[in-house]
Amino acid sequence: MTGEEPLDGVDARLLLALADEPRAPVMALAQRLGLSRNTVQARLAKLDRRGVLHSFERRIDPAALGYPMSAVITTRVTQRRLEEVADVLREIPEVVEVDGLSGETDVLVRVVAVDADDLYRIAGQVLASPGVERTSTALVMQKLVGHRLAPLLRRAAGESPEGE
Amino acid sequence: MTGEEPLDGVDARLLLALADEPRAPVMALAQRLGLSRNTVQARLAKLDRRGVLHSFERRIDPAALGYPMSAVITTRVTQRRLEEVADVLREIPEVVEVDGLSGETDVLVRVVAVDADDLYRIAGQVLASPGVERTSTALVMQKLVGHRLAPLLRRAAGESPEGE
DNA sequence: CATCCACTGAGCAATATGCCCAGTCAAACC
DNA sequence: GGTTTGACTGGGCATATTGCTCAGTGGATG
Repeated sequence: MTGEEPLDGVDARLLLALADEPRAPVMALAQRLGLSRNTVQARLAKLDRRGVLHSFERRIDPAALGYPMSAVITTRVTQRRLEEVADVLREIPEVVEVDGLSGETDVLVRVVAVDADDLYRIAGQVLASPGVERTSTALVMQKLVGHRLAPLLRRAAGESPEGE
Repeated sequence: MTGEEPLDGVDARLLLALADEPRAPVMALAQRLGLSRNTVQARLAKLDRRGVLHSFERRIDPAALGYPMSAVITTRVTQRRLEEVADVLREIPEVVEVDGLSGETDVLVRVVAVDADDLYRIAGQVLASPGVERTSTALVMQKLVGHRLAPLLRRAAGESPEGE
Protein backbone atom coordinates (compact mmCIF):
# COMPACT_ATOMS: atom_id res chain seq x y z
CA MET A 1 0.00 0.00 0.00
CA THR A 2 1.75 3.13 -1.13
CA GLY A 3 -1.10 5.17 0.22
CA GLU A 4 -1.50 7.17 -2.93
CA GLU A 5 -1.27 5.73 -6.36
CA PRO A 6 -0.90 8.19 -9.18
CA LEU A 7 -3.52 8.09 -11.87
CA ASP A 8 -2.58 5.99 -14.82
CA GLY A 9 -3.03 6.73 -18.49
CA VAL A 10 -6.51 5.32 -18.57
CA ASP A 11 -7.64 7.61 -15.80
CA ALA A 12 -6.15 10.54 -17.60
CA ARG A 13 -7.93 9.63 -20.80
CA LEU A 14 -11.14 9.27 -18.90
CA LEU A 15 -10.73 12.70 -17.41
CA LEU A 16 -9.97 14.16 -20.80
CA ALA A 17 -13.10 12.60 -22.21
CA LEU A 18 -15.07 14.05 -19.36
CA ALA A 19 -13.51 17.44 -19.94
CA ASP A 20 -14.91 17.24 -23.41
CA GLU A 21 -18.39 16.07 -22.47
CA PRO A 22 -18.95 16.49 -18.77
CA ARG A 23 -22.41 15.01 -18.70
CA ALA A 24 -21.69 12.16 -21.03
CA PRO A 25 -23.24 8.88 -19.99
CA VAL A 26 -20.90 6.17 -18.86
CA MET A 27 -21.65 4.17 -21.96
CA ALA A 28 -20.50 6.92 -24.23
CA LEU A 29 -17.26 7.25 -22.31
CA ALA A 30 -16.70 3.52 -22.49
CA GLN A 31 -17.03 3.47 -26.24
CA ARG A 32 -14.83 6.48 -26.60
CA LEU A 33 -12.05 4.92 -24.58
CA GLY A 34 -12.48 1.47 -26.02
CA LEU A 35 -13.16 0.05 -22.61
CA SER A 36 -16.03 -1.90 -21.20
CA ARG A 37 -18.83 -0.19 -19.41
CA ASN A 38 -17.91 -1.98 -16.23
CA THR A 39 -14.39 -0.70 -16.26
CA VAL A 40 -15.37 2.88 -16.82
CA GLN A 41 -17.89 2.73 -14.05
CA ALA A 42 -15.32 1.30 -11.69
CA ARG A 43 -12.76 3.92 -12.65
CA LEU A 44 -15.19 6.74 -12.25
CA ALA A 45 -16.24 5.53 -8.86
CA LYS A 46 -12.65 5.20 -7.79
CA LEU A 47 -11.81 8.65 -9.05
CA ASP A 48 -14.16 10.50 -6.84
CA ARG A 49 -13.69 8.13 -3.96
CA ARG A 50 -10.06 9.13 -4.13
CA GLY A 51 -10.99 12.79 -4.13
CA VAL A 52 -9.60 13.47 -7.55
CA LEU A 53 -12.55 15.67 -8.32
CA HIS A 54 -13.07 19.05 -6.79
CA SER A 55 -16.42 20.59 -6.14
CA PHE A 56 -18.68 21.39 -9.01
CA GLU A 57 -18.65 25.02 -7.96
CA ARG A 58 -15.37 25.40 -9.75
CA ARG A 59 -17.19 25.11 -12.99
CA ILE A 60 -19.43 28.06 -12.37
CA ASP A 61 -18.51 31.38 -13.87
CA PRO A 62 -18.84 34.18 -11.32
CA ALA A 63 -19.36 36.67 -14.12
CA ALA A 64 -22.49 34.86 -15.20
CA LEU A 65 -23.64 34.96 -11.63
CA GLY A 66 -23.50 38.73 -11.64
CA TYR A 67 -19.97 39.30 -10.41
CA PRO A 68 -18.03 40.34 -13.47
CA MET A 69 -15.22 41.93 -11.52
CA SER A 70 -12.41 39.89 -10.12
CA ALA A 71 -9.44 40.90 -8.06
CA VAL A 72 -6.48 39.51 -6.21
CA ILE A 73 -5.77 40.90 -2.80
CA THR A 74 -2.35 40.19 -1.41
CA THR A 75 -2.33 40.58 2.31
CA ARG A 76 0.26 40.51 5.03
CA VAL A 77 -0.90 38.81 8.16
CA THR A 78 0.48 38.98 11.66
CA GLN A 79 2.24 35.78 12.53
CA ARG A 80 0.32 32.82 13.88
CA ARG A 81 -3.04 34.28 13.09
CA LEU A 82 -3.40 32.63 9.74
CA GLU A 83 -6.21 30.29 10.65
CA GLU A 84 -8.00 33.06 12.43
CA VAL A 85 -7.80 35.29 9.40
CA ALA A 86 -8.94 32.48 7.18
CA ASP A 87 -12.01 32.02 9.33
CA VAL A 88 -12.91 35.66 9.03
CA LEU A 89 -12.34 35.71 5.28
CA ARG A 90 -14.49 32.65 4.88
CA GLU A 91 -17.39 34.67 6.18
CA ILE A 92 -17.16 37.12 3.30
CA PRO A 93 -19.21 35.66 0.47
CA GLU A 94 -17.29 37.44 -2.24
CA VAL A 95 -14.07 35.82 -1.11
CA VAL A 96 -13.73 33.02 -3.56
CA GLU A 97 -10.39 31.50 -2.72
CA VAL A 98 -7.67 31.98 -0.14
CA ASP A 99 -4.16 30.59 -0.26
CA GLY A 100 -1.44 30.82 2.32
CA LEU A 101 1.81 31.65 0.58
CA SER A 102 5.37 31.00 1.58
CA GLY A 103 7.00 34.40 1.88
CA GLU A 104 6.68 35.53 5.48
CA THR A 105 3.00 35.45 6.25
CA ASP A 106 1.38 36.32 3.02
CA VAL A 107 -2.09 35.42 2.02
CA LEU A 108 -3.50 35.56 -1.46
CA VAL A 109 -7.20 36.34 -1.53
CA ARG A 110 -9.25 36.04 -4.66
CA VAL A 111 -12.46 38.01 -4.63
CA VAL A 112 -15.22 38.77 -7.07
CA ALA A 113 -17.39 41.86 -7.09
CA VAL A 114 -20.35 43.41 -8.79
CA ASP A 115 -18.57 46.64 -9.63
CA ALA A 116 -15.82 48.96 -8.51
CA ASP A 117 -17.67 50.23 -5.48
CA ASP A 118 -18.43 46.72 -4.45
CA LEU A 119 -14.81 45.76 -4.79
CA TYR A 120 -13.78 48.76 -2.72
CA ARG A 121 -16.14 47.68 0.01
CA ILE A 122 -14.90 44.10 -0.01
CA ALA A 123 -11.28 45.10 -0.02
CA GLY A 124 -12.12 47.22 2.99
CA GLN A 125 -13.60 44.24 4.75
CA VAL A 126 -10.51 42.21 4.10
CA LEU A 127 -8.25 44.91 5.40
CA ALA A 128 -10.44 45.34 8.46
CA SER A 129 -10.11 41.70 9.41
CA PRO A 130 -8.24 41.27 12.68
CA GLY A 131 -4.76 39.95 12.00
CA VAL A 132 -4.48 41.58 8.61
CA GLU A 133 -1.71 44.12 8.55
CA ARG A 134 -1.51 45.34 5.03
CA THR A 135 -3.28 44.66 1.79
CA SER A 136 -2.64 45.34 -1.83
CA THR A 137 -5.44 44.97 -4.32
CA ALA A 138 -4.89 44.21 -7.96
CA LEU A 139 -7.68 44.04 -10.48
CA VAL A 140 -7.82 41.11 -12.84
CA MET A 141 -7.88 42.83 -16.19
CA GLN A 142 -7.87 39.82 -18.42
CA LYS A 143 -7.72 36.10 -18.16
CA LEU A 144 -4.76 35.31 -20.32
CA VAL A 145 -4.99 31.60 -19.72
CA GLY A 146 -8.10 30.17 -18.14
CA HIS A 147 -7.61 27.46 -15.60
CA ARG A 148 -6.65 24.34 -17.47
CA LEU A 149 -5.16 20.95 -16.85
CA ALA A 150 -5.54 19.41 -20.26
CA PRO A 151 -1.85 19.67 -21.14
CA LEU A 152 -0.90 17.72 -18.05
CA LEU A 153 -3.68 15.24 -18.65
CA ARG A 154 -2.50 14.66 -22.15
CA ARG A 155 0.98 14.07 -20.91
CA ALA A 156 -0.34 11.56 -18.41
CA ALA A 157 -2.48 9.90 -21.04
CA GLY A 158 0.38 9.56 -23.47
CA GLU A 159 2.91 7.57 -21.54
CA SER A 160 2.61 5.13 -18.70
CA PRO A 161 3.66 6.92 -15.55
CA GLU A 162 5.21 3.69 -14.29
CA GLY A 163 8.56 3.89 -12.59
CA GLU A 164 10.37 1.92 -15.25
CA MET B 1 -33.46 41.58 -25.38
CA THR B 2 -31.06 42.87 -22.80
CA GLY B 3 -28.35 40.67 -24.21
CA GLU B 4 -27.40 39.19 -20.90
CA GLU B 5 -29.93 38.20 -18.34
CA PRO B 6 -28.61 37.47 -14.89
CA LEU B 7 -29.38 34.07 -13.50
CA ASP B 8 -32.49 33.98 -11.40
CA GLY B 9 -33.08 32.22 -8.13
CA VAL B 10 -34.09 29.01 -9.81
CA ASP B 11 -30.84 28.85 -11.74
CA ALA B 12 -28.93 29.43 -8.56
CA ARG B 13 -30.76 26.66 -6.80
CA LEU B 14 -30.11 24.38 -9.68
CA LEU B 15 -26.42 25.12 -9.55
CA LEU B 16 -26.37 24.53 -5.83
CA ALA B 17 -28.04 21.19 -6.29
CA LEU B 18 -25.48 20.31 -8.90
CA ALA B 19 -22.68 21.37 -6.61
CA ASP B 20 -24.00 18.83 -4.19
CA GLU B 21 -24.44 15.99 -6.66
CA PRO B 22 -22.65 16.75 -9.89
CA ARG B 23 -23.69 13.62 -11.70
CA ALA B 24 -27.24 13.63 -10.47
CA PRO B 25 -29.74 12.72 -13.15
CA VAL B 26 -32.05 15.45 -14.30
CA MET B 27 -34.96 13.72 -12.66
CA ALA B 28 -33.36 13.85 -9.25
CA LEU B 29 -32.65 17.54 -9.67
CA ALA B 30 -36.21 18.19 -10.70
CA GLN B 31 -37.60 16.54 -7.62
CA ARG B 32 -35.13 18.31 -5.40
CA LEU B 33 -36.10 21.69 -6.73
CA GLY B 34 -39.77 20.97 -6.93
CA LEU B 35 -39.79 21.64 -10.65
CA SER B 36 -40.83 19.56 -13.58
CA ARG B 37 -38.32 17.51 -15.45
CA ASN B 38 -38.90 19.58 -18.53
CA THR B 39 -38.06 22.80 -16.80
CA VAL B 40 -34.84 21.52 -15.33
CA GLN B 41 -33.77 20.16 -18.67
CA ALA B 42 -34.46 23.46 -20.33
CA ARG B 43 -32.64 25.40 -17.63
CA LEU B 44 -29.64 23.14 -17.78
CA ALA B 45 -29.44 23.45 -21.50
CA LYS B 46 -29.71 27.19 -21.27
CA LEU B 47 -27.04 27.37 -18.60
CA ASP B 48 -24.32 25.91 -20.66
CA ARG B 49 -25.51 27.49 -23.84
CA ARG B 50 -24.99 30.76 -22.04
CA GLY B 51 -21.53 29.73 -21.00
CA VAL B 52 -22.26 29.75 -17.32
CA LEU B 53 -20.23 26.60 -16.90
CA HIS B 54 -16.49 26.49 -17.15
CA SER B 55 -14.54 23.54 -18.34
CA PHE B 56 -14.67 20.33 -16.43
CA GLU B 57 -10.92 20.55 -15.97
CA ARG B 58 -11.50 22.90 -13.11
CA ARG B 59 -12.80 20.06 -11.10
CA ILE B 60 -9.65 18.01 -11.36
CA ASP B 61 -7.18 18.12 -8.52
CA PRO B 62 -3.62 18.60 -9.79
CA ALA B 63 -2.27 16.95 -6.68
CA ALA B 64 -4.09 13.75 -7.55
CA LEU B 65 -2.59 13.99 -10.99
CA GLY B 66 0.87 13.89 -9.55
CA TYR B 67 1.54 17.59 -9.11
CA PRO B 68 1.22 18.20 -5.40
CA MET B 69 3.18 21.41 -5.46
CA SER B 70 1.54 24.66 -6.38
CA ALA B 71 2.97 28.13 -6.69
CA VAL B 72 2.10 31.63 -7.71
CA ILE B 73 4.56 33.46 -9.86
CA THR B 74 4.12 37.19 -10.06
CA THR B 75 5.82 38.56 -13.11
CA ARG B 76 6.53 41.93 -14.50
CA VAL B 77 6.19 42.13 -18.24
CA THR B 78 7.50 44.67 -20.66
CA GLN B 79 4.70 46.80 -21.96
CA ARG B 80 2.63 45.70 -24.90
CA ARG B 81 3.99 42.21 -24.91
CA LEU B 82 1.25 40.77 -22.77
CA GLU B 83 -0.35 38.65 -25.44
CA GLU B 84 3.00 37.47 -26.60
CA VAL B 85 3.97 36.42 -23.11
CA ALA B 86 0.64 34.72 -22.65
CA ASP B 87 1.25 32.69 -25.77
CA VAL B 88 4.59 31.52 -24.50
CA LEU B 89 3.25 30.67 -21.08
CA ARG B 90 0.43 28.70 -22.64
CA GLU B 91 3.04 26.36 -24.06
CA ILE B 92 4.24 25.37 -20.62
CA PRO B 93 2.03 22.51 -19.49
CA GLU B 94 2.53 23.18 -15.82
CA VAL B 95 1.17 26.68 -16.22
CA VAL B 96 -2.34 26.26 -15.00
CA GLU B 97 -3.73 29.77 -15.06
CA VAL B 98 -2.58 33.21 -16.09
CA ASP B 99 -4.21 36.52 -15.22
CA GLY B 100 -3.30 39.97 -16.38
CA LEU B 101 -3.41 42.29 -13.40
CA SER B 102 -3.95 46.00 -13.19
CA GLY B 103 -0.84 47.43 -11.59
CA GLU B 104 1.57 48.35 -14.34
CA THR B 105 2.07 45.25 -16.39
CA ASP B 106 1.82 42.51 -13.90
CA VAL B 107 0.92 38.97 -14.66
CA LEU B 108 -0.11 36.38 -12.14
CA VAL B 109 0.91 32.88 -13.15
CA ARG B 110 -0.31 29.83 -11.33
CA VAL B 111 1.80 26.75 -11.80
CA VAL B 112 1.85 23.24 -10.43
CA ALA B 113 4.89 21.05 -10.05
CA VAL B 114 5.98 17.57 -9.12
CA ASP B 115 8.50 18.72 -6.57
CA ALA B 116 10.82 21.56 -5.66
CA ASP B 117 13.27 20.88 -8.48
CA ASP B 118 10.44 20.76 -10.92
CA LEU B 119 9.12 24.05 -9.65
CA TYR B 120 12.55 25.59 -9.97
CA ARG B 121 12.76 24.45 -13.55
CA ILE B 122 9.32 25.81 -14.39
CA ALA B 123 9.93 29.13 -12.70
CA GLY B 124 13.05 29.34 -14.78
CA GLN B 125 11.07 28.78 -17.95
CA VAL B 126 8.68 31.52 -17.01
CA LEU B 127 11.47 33.94 -16.31
CA ALA B 128 13.17 33.02 -19.55
CA SER B 129 10.11 33.87 -21.60
CA PRO B 130 10.72 36.83 -23.87
CA GLY B 131 8.98 39.87 -22.51
CA VAL B 132 9.23 38.80 -18.90
CA GLU B 133 11.33 41.19 -16.90
CA ARG B 134 11.17 40.02 -13.37
CA THR B 135 9.49 37.21 -11.50
CA SER B 136 8.78 36.45 -7.92
CA THR B 137 7.75 32.95 -6.95
CA ALA B 138 5.68 32.17 -3.90
CA LEU B 139 4.85 28.66 -2.83
CA VAL B 140 1.29 27.86 -1.94
CA MET B 141 1.69 26.46 1.55
CA GLN B 142 -1.92 25.82 2.36
CA LYS B 143 -5.31 26.27 0.81
CA LEU B 144 -7.07 28.29 3.45
CA VAL B 145 -10.28 28.53 1.49
CA GLY B 146 -10.77 26.31 -1.50
CA HIS B 147 -12.40 27.85 -4.51
CA ARG B 148 -16.05 28.23 -3.70
CA LEU B 149 -19.11 30.03 -4.97
CA ALA B 150 -21.74 28.52 -2.76
CA PRO B 151 -22.13 31.62 -0.58
CA LEU B 152 -22.90 33.74 -3.61
CA LEU B 153 -25.17 31.08 -5.02
CA ARG B 154 -27.10 30.93 -1.80
CA ARG B 155 -27.49 34.65 -1.85
CA ALA B 156 -28.79 34.49 -5.40
CA ALA B 157 -31.10 31.63 -4.54
CA GLY B 158 -32.55 33.42 -1.57
CA GLU B 159 -33.96 36.57 -3.01
CA SER B 160 -35.30 37.46 -6.41
CA PRO B 161 -32.67 39.50 -8.17
CA GLU B 162 -35.37 41.58 -9.80
CA GLY B 163 -34.73 45.26 -10.09
CA GLU B 164 -37.57 46.40 -7.88
C1' DC C 1 -57.73 41.05 -26.34
C1' DA C 2 -53.89 38.71 -28.56
C1' DT C 3 -49.27 37.24 -27.89
C1' DC C 4 -45.20 35.57 -25.89
C1' DC C 5 -42.78 32.87 -22.52
C1' DA C 6 -41.88 29.72 -18.90
C1' DC C 7 -43.61 25.91 -16.72
C1' DT C 8 -46.31 21.67 -16.29
C1' DG C 9 -47.76 16.94 -17.10
C1' DA C 10 -48.06 13.32 -19.99
C1' DG C 11 -46.52 9.82 -23.27
C1' DC C 12 -43.25 6.93 -25.76
C1' DA C 13 -39.34 4.55 -27.80
C1' DA C 14 -34.61 4.08 -27.04
C1' DT C 15 -31.06 3.98 -23.93
C1' DA C 16 -28.63 4.02 -19.61
C1' DT C 17 -28.04 2.62 -14.92
C1' DG C 18 -26.98 -0.31 -11.02
C1' DC C 19 -25.84 -4.60 -9.81
C1' DC C 20 -24.37 -9.24 -10.01
C1' DC C 21 -21.73 -13.03 -11.83
C1' DA C 22 -18.39 -15.89 -14.45
C1' DG C 23 -14.34 -16.04 -17.03
C1' DT C 24 -9.77 -14.27 -18.74
C1' DC C 25 -5.21 -12.58 -18.20
C1' DA C 26 -1.02 -10.84 -16.29
C1' DA C 27 1.61 -9.62 -12.57
C1' DA C 28 2.88 -10.47 -7.85
C1' DC C 29 3.67 -13.94 -4.15
C1' DC C 30 5.12 -18.28 -1.59
C1' DG D 1 5.66 -24.34 -10.20
C1' DG D 2 1.34 -23.22 -8.19
C1' DT D 3 -1.59 -19.70 -6.39
C1' DT D 4 -3.66 -15.48 -5.26
C1' DT D 5 -4.80 -10.81 -6.32
C1' DG D 6 -6.47 -7.12 -9.19
C1' DA D 7 -8.21 -5.21 -13.31
C1' DC D 8 -10.95 -5.92 -17.30
C1' DT D 9 -14.52 -8.13 -20.15
C1' DG D 10 -19.09 -9.60 -21.62
C1' DG D 11 -23.41 -10.98 -20.43
C1' DG D 12 -27.93 -10.42 -18.35
C1' DC D 13 -31.93 -8.16 -16.12
C1' DA D 14 -35.17 -5.07 -13.83
C1' DT D 15 -35.67 -0.36 -13.28
C1' DA D 16 -34.80 4.40 -14.14
C1' DT D 17 -33.56 7.94 -17.23
C1' DT D 18 -33.17 10.34 -21.52
C1' DG D 19 -34.62 12.96 -25.47
C1' DC D 20 -38.36 14.50 -27.75
C1' DT D 21 -42.92 16.07 -28.70
C1' DC D 22 -47.39 17.93 -27.74
C1' DA D 23 -51.18 20.22 -25.36
C1' DG D 24 -52.62 23.10 -21.72
C1' DT D 25 -52.10 26.69 -18.05
C1' DG D 26 -50.98 31.20 -16.08
C1' DG D 27 -48.59 35.44 -15.94
C1' DA D 28 -46.70 39.35 -18.25
C1' DT D 29 -46.51 42.37 -22.30
C1' DG D 30 -48.14 45.29 -25.91
